[in-house]
Amino acid sequence: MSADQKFNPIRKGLLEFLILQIISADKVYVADMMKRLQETDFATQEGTLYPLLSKMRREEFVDYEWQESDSGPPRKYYKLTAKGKSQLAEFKDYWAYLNTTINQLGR
Amino acid sequence: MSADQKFNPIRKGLLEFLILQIISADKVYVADMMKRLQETDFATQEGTLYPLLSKMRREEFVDYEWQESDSGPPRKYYKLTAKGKSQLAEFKDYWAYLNTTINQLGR
DNA sequence: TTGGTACCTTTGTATTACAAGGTAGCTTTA
DNA sequence: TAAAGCTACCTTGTAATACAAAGGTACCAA
Repeated sequence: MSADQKFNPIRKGLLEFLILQIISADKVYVADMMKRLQETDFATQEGTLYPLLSKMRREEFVDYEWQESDSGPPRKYYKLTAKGKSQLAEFKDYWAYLNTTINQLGR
Repeated sequence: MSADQKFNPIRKGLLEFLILQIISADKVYVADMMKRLQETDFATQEGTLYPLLSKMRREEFVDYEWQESDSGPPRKYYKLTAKGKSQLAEFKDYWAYLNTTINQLGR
């Protein structure tokens, strides 16, 4: 899919939920997240991710553990908290609701 | 569905496409649009809609015809242009793509 | 002439992503 | 053992832009 600027406003704000979704699937650190996002239309930068993750931690949606690496400095591996899981569930509900709304308006 | 501020950022940018969707279904003027949106989580104000419609007209996604009313001043009834129809089609594709992306990231 | 409907513009706010710059730990190599 | 290079962490400032709120004009009917 093209990195079409046309849909920028829609992408906005969605990133946070994609992060929740990614973390729910795997234990990952920032470089992993970026790699996964790179495969999608949501490729992003460190400077975007770090502040976002800090915010999400302050809000207690995610937590992390330090974990050593074979080659290089230790990494922060993120995981969802209980609150993060229910946030993700809410998001999925809302997403389903959006689908309904869009379909309804089209007739 | 709640008017939950949590999802504000997601709603943002989506409005334009909902408008396209509404216009694609019916010939409507602004008050009609507002009524339809009121049934959803996208209830909005005149002050939001008019500038948006002006922009969409400049971009040639919509056009309008004046039509007299039984009671009151004439109304602008909007319809999609060819360009607007293909814009809506693109949006639907993109939306489908978003669904795919979200599902993919969740495992 | 009053009240209601319909149109439109201007201004301000808030959000968000990115770019750029900065610190520090670990490994490799000279 | 020093230094060079890589990896990983993080912060600050900027620009874009969408939306909402408020204010304003004009037409029509009673």
